[in-house]
Amino acid sequence: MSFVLLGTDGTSRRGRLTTPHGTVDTPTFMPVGTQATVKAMQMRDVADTGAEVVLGNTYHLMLRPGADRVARFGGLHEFMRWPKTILTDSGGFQVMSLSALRTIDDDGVTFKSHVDGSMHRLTPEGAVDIQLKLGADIQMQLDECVALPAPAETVARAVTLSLEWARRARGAFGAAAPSGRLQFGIVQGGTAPSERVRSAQGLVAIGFDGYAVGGLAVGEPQSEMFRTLEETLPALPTDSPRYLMGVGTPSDLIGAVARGVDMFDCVMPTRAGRHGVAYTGEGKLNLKNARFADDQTPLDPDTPCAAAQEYSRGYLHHLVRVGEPLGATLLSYNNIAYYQRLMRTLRDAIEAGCFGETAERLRKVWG
RNA sequence: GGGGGUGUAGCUCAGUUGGUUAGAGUGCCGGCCUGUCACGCCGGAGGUCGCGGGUUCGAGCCCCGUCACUCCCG
Repeated sequence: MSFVLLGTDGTSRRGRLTTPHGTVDTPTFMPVGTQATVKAMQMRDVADTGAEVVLGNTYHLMLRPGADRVARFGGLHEFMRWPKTILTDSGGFQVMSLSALRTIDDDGVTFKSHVDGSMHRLTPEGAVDIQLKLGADIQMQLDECVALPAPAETVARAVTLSLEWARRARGAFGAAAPSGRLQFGIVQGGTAPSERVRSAQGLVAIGFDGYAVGGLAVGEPQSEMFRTLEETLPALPTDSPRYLMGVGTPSDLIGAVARGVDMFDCVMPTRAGRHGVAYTGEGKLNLKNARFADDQTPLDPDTPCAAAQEYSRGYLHHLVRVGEPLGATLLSYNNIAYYQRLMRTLRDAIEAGCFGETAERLRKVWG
């Protein structure tokens, strides 16, 4: 069994996921390892934040450098020197959000590369193959994520199509994947409870190693996302990891963990870092603000990383203000470390049986 | 000393044949970022149009004077 549920506190869960490249304590947060700011850091610095798994982006990797070249390097772990677990997205979401020219049919999606304009095709089987070449420990099925709000029939069609693609992806994976590798299905359905349940039940019938909830945090209010989680998660097996894709803010993470989510990924810590924002124990700090110019105190003495402890806020303010790339790198470093610290706090609280009080305390800072 | 050019937001500059509340970029102040290969997006404050006079219903724009900077010639 790759996932062991170690305990629950109400609906929040504590578990351990085993992959070919290590074990992952859940609930966990996955920084985007193939992202520019993170690559400006040493991957061992990412490991020092406590991260046990990073996310790789299939859409970008397939366009450049290309899955075949990565494979020649021995896979993504060797290519980027990250010895721990890697989860790759299928690329479906990026095709929707980044590629202007795309046509979707029952068999897959055709899109135009934003890099050089070349045309590419992604099918459920092709996405499996690419992610196998990348050497992902955990790979995601190709799905169709619709932008919300959307008409009910559009959402329903995306659920039906994503379920069919899930079936095909599962078959292709089963035929080719080395043992130990994992594959997750993705629940769609917008904010319609019936569609979410239909999607979840369909995936469970196929049988995946884990289940993701996709298509949330796409502009709807947080309360609506939480409600959808409350309606969706009970339809998923308790002994499988549940992954909320693309989420979110510290407040989102606390609320989602409270509802039973085990895994997260988000650009928030790195993108915010690039834009001058630091996540700390006292909340979100915009280091661009003039009030930090003469601040000689560290960013956050309680976040265990060099960026948080060894540089003054005044220096970070300076780096951000003059556009020095080191500022983005250090703030991303701090933010990933803070996110890991937050998840560790939540895990410890679940284990100690005091998740409610801990979440309450954290919500005083994060809302 | 003579001739030319330029004076408009903190900075660099637009500003039509004279016509409502004088604009942009940058900087400054603040906000945003949710399955992203970065340096992005949004909002706000900020001007006695060098100064003085004149023409005109009306002047950043035309005329006179003056000051500053700048180039060329002696």
